Amino acid sequence: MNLQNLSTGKKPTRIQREKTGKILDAALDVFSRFGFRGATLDQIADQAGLSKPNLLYYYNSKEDLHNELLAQLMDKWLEPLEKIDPIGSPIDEICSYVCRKLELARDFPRESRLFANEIIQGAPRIADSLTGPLKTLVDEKAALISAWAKAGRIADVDPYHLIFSIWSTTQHYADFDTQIRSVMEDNYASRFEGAENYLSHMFRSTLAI
Amino acid sequence: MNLQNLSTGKKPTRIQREKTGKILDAALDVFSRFGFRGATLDQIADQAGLSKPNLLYYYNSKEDLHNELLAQLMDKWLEPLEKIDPIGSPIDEICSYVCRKLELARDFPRESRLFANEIIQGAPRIADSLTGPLKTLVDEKAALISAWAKAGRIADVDPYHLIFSIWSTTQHYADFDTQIRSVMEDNYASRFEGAENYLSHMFRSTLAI
DNA sequence: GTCAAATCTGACCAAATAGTCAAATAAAAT
DNA sequence: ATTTTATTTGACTATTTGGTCAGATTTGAC
Repeated sequence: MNLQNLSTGKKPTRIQREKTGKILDAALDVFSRFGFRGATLDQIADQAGLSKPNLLYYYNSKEDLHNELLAQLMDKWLEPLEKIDPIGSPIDEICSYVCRKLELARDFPRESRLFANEIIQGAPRIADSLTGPLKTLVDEKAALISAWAKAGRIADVDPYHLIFSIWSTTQHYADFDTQIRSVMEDNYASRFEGAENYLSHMFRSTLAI
Repeated sequence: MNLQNLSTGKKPTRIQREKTGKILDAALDVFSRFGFRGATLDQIADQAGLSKPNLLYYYNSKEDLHNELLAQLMDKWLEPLEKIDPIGSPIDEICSYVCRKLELARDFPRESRLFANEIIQGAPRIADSLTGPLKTLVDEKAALISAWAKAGRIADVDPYHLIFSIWSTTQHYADFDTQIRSVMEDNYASRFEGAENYLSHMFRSTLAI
């Protein structure tokens, strides 16, 4: 964003709050469906109900807009992992983490797909976040899980691959939703209920001593 | 493809075999990295070592080329699931399936990403394959797994969610490779070895009675 | 109501893009 | 060697795309 009043430290106006909200929502929709290069500013502007120059009044470039979305996303995406509590019961903590990730996939599928698109395409715009905050947090929680394993409180599994399996199985319900709808058909409506049951069983079995 | 000799039933020429091979390889590279709309014919032609009009001599349109890749892919992608043998030992059969999928992710990451891109973006070009051959095969194998569960030979898990968890955990190593490299760093080189160990443990635990 | 700041628009530009085509060149068949 | 067929190219078109800009319009503080 590059608005005069903001860059001089003033508060955003009512219109700025309304319009940037609509823009970000439309951008999330379009970027998450087509990826960065496949999305067009015309489409985003259309969906947000503005003209393209008006959109560019709020965000100076396509890349600016995309970066804003990714920046907002990263925090929300790391939060569930942060919440794993060293004090709690290991298996419950990890299963709660699975549930939180599954809720994210259910409630924020567009965000999940935006992230997936970015990673699949080589993460050119969030490489720093991956090697920085993400890696730091994962290393920390992996150490915790290893400690639990060493103390004999959960099975001795590789914590990194455990985390990958949690990420992949939960995000799958957002990112591959189209495929799931095609395959499940009848039971599609209850997919998240079914997923919670299945994943709960799977990770409890995996971690049981 | 729309070449005169082929459409009159003749054999492909040496040049046709060579050039279409190079084109498909380049197209796989570019489509898998940028998605359909993000990929450009110029980039594909460049990478294949031809001029764009020359590329369009072999494939009449961008969509033709993309469809050809998807068509070739679908068979290879379903094969591991087809191989699950009703006669074999249930847990071994399913674990072998996991291994085969993991090998696909390791040996054909571009194909995996092409597929992922297509699904994430709503599968507009393979919707028929999903509701047709894919669903048919999944239904068949899900019934087999249910039968095994009912016979008490594996744990009573939902076969669809089991299959989803196999797809997601294995493909993750191809589709999210960038993220895995960022997070694992030191152990990145042995990621598939580690994945095989971890996933073998996870699915054996999940299915154990 | 006035005025400055904020918001919006239409017309515009340069680059990129999918696709065409007539004509030139290379291969293969005779 | 000739002729037919396959292959390649450069020059081209129409459209889409990200982005600019001067000026018009609206908003909000006073």
